[in-house]
Amino acid sequence: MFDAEILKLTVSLREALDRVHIPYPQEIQWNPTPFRGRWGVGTAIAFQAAALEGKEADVQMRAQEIAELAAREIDSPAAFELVQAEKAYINAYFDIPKYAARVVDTVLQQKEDFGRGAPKGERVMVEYAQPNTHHSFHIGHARNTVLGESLARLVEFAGFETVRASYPGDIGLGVITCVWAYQKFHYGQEPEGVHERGQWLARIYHEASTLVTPKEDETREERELREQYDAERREMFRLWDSKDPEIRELWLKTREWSLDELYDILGMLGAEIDVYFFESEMDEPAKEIVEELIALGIAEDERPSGPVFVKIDEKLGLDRDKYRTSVLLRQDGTTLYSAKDLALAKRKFDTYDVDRSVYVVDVRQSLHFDQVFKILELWGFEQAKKSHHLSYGFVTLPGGMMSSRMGNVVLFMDVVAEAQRRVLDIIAEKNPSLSEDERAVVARQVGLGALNYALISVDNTKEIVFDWDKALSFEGQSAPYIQNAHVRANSILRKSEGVPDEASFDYELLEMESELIERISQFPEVVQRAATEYKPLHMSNYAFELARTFHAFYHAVPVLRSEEREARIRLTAAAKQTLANSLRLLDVEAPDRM
RNA sequence: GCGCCCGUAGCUCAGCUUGGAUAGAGCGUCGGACUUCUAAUCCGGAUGUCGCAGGUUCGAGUCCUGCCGGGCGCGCCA
Repeated sequence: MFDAEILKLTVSLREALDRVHIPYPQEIQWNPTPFRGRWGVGTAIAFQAAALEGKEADVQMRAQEIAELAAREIDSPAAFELVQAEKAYINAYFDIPKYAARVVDTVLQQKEDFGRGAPKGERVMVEYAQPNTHHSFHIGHARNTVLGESLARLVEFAGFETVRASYPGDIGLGVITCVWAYQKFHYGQEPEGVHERGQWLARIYHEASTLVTPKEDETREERELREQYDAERREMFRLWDSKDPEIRELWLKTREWSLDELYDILGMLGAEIDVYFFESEMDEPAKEIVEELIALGIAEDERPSGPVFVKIDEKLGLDRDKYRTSVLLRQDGTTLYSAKDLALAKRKFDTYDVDRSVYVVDVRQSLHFDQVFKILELWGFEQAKKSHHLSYGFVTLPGGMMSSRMGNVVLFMDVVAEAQRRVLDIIAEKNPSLSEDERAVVARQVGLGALNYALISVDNTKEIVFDWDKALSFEGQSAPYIQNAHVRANSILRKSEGVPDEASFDYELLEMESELIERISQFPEVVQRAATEYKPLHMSNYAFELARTFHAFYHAVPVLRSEEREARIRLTAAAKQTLANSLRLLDVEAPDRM
C-alpha cells in the first residue's frame, strides 16, 4: 500500500550508493522489519554490495560499513522518519503519525473494497465443485469447494474478471450402477427432504457397488448373481449411450435429486456458480474433437482393434516417460474422461473467452491434467500455458481413504450439524444473553467457519486426516479466533456510539498500536499474492496474524477510556473492516456477536 | 522402472515461489492475568541434528544433485 513511498526510498538509496561509489545489484528488495512495535522496511542490499566487491574480505563487516555509509548518506524521503543501519541491514522506519492516519483513513473510506486490486483485464475461470452425482457430498468435496470458492473470491478481489464453473460428473459406470439399483430395488420410492433423499441415493449407490464387487470365497450362486447384475448395469449403460428414453428419464430424475443437494450445499457455502458444465454434455463434442486430433496427426487411431490415444512424450520429443500416453476413446469408440476434458477446455477457451483456466481437482489427477494441458498445447491453444491444476491432498479418515463406493465417508452435512451443536453448547456457557434467533445464526456462521478454515489453512499439497476435534476447533488458530477478534472490535464500536470522521495519530503510539496498523497495511499485498499464486493459504495465515495482533492490541491498549479515544476508535474500526474483508475471502462469515 | 507431492518442536502445521536479522504458530505442558472495551482472549517459561549426505553461495529450512522414509499416479476408471 506504500509502493510509491518505497519506490522513492529505493531511488534515494540508489543515489546515495552512487554518490559513495558503491556498486550494488539492480533489484533492491524491501521487507518488513522484524522488530515488534516498530513499523518499517529493510533491505539486505549491503550484503550483496559487499559480496560484489569480491575479495576475501569479511562480507559481514564490510556489509555493516556499507549499510552505515548508506544510512548516513541517504536523503531520506518524507515518508520515513529514520533510516538506519542495523546488523548490516538498511532499515527505514515510517513516519508513524502521518502514515498511521493514512492507513486508517484508507480503510474506513474504502470499507469492503479495502484491498481490492485494480482491474487486470484478464478473465479467469475457476472450476471447482465437481462431485459425482448419485453420490453424497462428503468432507473431501467440502475441501474442494471451499478451496475453489476462496480462490475465486481472491482472484476476483485481486482484479481479475472471474467466472465460477462447476463440472458435476453426472455420467459413468458408477452413476449408472446407482440408477440400475434404484430401478431394480427401489423404484418409486422417494424420501422427503433434499438431503435425506440425496443421502438415500448415495446409500443405494453403495449397496449396488457391493452387489457387483467380487467377494472372497463367493459361492457359484453368488458369483452367477453378481455377474448377472454386472451385465445388467452394463446393458443399462449401453442403453443410456444409445439415448434410450426410459433410461435417460430415470437418470435425469435421480440426477436431479443429487443436484438439489449440491445446490443447497453450494448455497450454504456462498458459492454462486456462474456456469454448470455437465460431463454428459461433453460426450458428443469430445467425439468430434478426437476426430480432429486424429486428422491433425496428434492422435493415433487403432480402432477397431485398439483405442484412440496420444503419445505425448513422443509428440513433444521427450525420450523419457513423463507425460506418457493419454487414451481418448475406448476401442468401441466411447469417450473417456481425457477426451471430455479436452472438449470442456475448448469450450472454456472459445465460448467463455478465458485467459486463465484454473482447475481445483484432487492430486490423483495431476498426470491427467498435465496430459490435457500438453495436448491442448500441441493442438495450438495458447491459453494452455495459463491453465493451472490447483491440486490438493485428500481428506482421509484415521482408518484410511474415504470412498463413496465403500460407503465409509464423513458426510458434510453431518459435520455441519455437529459443528453447530458444539457452537450452541459454547454459546450457552459463554454468552447466554444471545437470543434464540441470534444463536442459530451464530452457530451456523461459527460452525461452518471453523470447518472451512480448517480445510483452507493447511497447504493444498498436504493430506488432511479428518479429526472431529481438530476440524471443529474453536480455539487458537481457527476461524472462531478470528471471528472473535471481529466481535471484540465490534463490541468496542457498539459502545463508542459512532466512529469519529477523522482523528490524528500525532502522539506516541503504543507498540501494539503501530503493529496493528502495520498489519492492516499489508492486507492489499496479501490479496495479490494469494490470488496470483493461487494460494488461499496465504490469506488464512494473514487473517490469523491480523486477529492475533488485534487480540494483543485489545488487551494492551485501552480504547474508550483513553486520551487517544478518537484515533483508537478509528483504528478499531479499520481493524474490524480488515478482519471482515479477510474472512470474506476465506469464505467465512464475520459475526457481530458470538 | 518412471513421474508428481510430502518429510520443520511430543502432536498438527506455517515459513521454501523472491536465499539474509535469534527458525515461527496452534494444540499439549508448566506458571500467571477476568469488580476494568465479551477470557472462544492475553502474558511468560520449557521443548528443534529444519529426513540424511554432498554441492552452489559472503550467507541455505529456502536453490542444485544423490540417497532414505511416506503418499499418489503411470494407454481403453474418473
